[in-house]
Amino acid sequence: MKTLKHSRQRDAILNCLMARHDHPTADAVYVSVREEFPNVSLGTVYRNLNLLADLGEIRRLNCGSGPERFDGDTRPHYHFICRECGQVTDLPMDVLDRMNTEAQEYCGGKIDSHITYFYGICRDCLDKAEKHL
Amino acid sequence: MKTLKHSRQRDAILNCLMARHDHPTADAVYVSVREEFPNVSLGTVYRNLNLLADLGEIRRLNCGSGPERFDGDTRPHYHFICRECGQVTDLPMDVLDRMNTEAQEYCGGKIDSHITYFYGICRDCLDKAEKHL
DNA sequence: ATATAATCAGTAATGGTTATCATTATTGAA
DNA sequence: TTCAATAATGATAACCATTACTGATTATAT
Repeated sequence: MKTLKHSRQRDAILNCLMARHDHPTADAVYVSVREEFPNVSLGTVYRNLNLLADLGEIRRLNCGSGPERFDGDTRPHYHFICRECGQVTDLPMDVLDRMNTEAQEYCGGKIDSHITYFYGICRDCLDKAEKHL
Repeated sequence: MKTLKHSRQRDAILNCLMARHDHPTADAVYVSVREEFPNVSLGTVYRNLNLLADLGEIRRLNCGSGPERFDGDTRPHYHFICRECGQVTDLPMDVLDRMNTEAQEYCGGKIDSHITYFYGICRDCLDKAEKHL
């Protein structure tokens, strides 16, 4: 079997994701980790992000377009994406687990989870738009 | 201004998407359209899929991983993705528009829509698994 | 018919991600 | 504390989906 070995780079990558809540892309994590490890490789960042996601310590986000994003918060929760600035924020509302059982009625198979992204315009962009009227 | 010109290739691409309900990738559409237009270009397929999506005549799907998929049914509806075989199917259940207003309470901005993907194992894959026990 | 501009096929370029490989770091046992 | 075994790294090449470019073709309005 394959045993996991400790690595300082992986720690830094995980710490980075736990510390920030803006759901960064692999490249943004790369920039961040380079402050501590100036010659970390982008491949290392990708490799560890995938490893951590497979281990269930972080989550992958596919917000509809653009590169993949990552989330250090693995508790089930919803996200809001601003059509204007593209920023991705957490929505502290309860996840509707009963949607799974409801959906299961219609599909014949077994449903264990769902992912929901909400779209619209964030507060900041609304304010900006109002100023320019 | 830019006026839209009729094109037989675009027709074929749209027809392909209206005819099938498996949410094909651009490449799958390409293969399909080649039966009628043997030397259609993949670039033409992409260009028209994007054009049709921007016009609102088809929808883009980002099902979490792998290439983008397209849907000829533009009415709001949910999708189910099988973790085993990857197939994407429609769920004929009502879309919960009130989730938007509920979510809006938590985000400060303005929410106009949401996208939900359900995950699990489809009927076919469940049956196959049962046979191999 | 002709002019104009959208569309095309073919192909090169791009961007995000993964694979390869020689070197380095971590770990458990001698 | 060494040492061997092997996981992880940095650097770079390869990969794949998608987009951009180009000169030829086709649809439409006059």
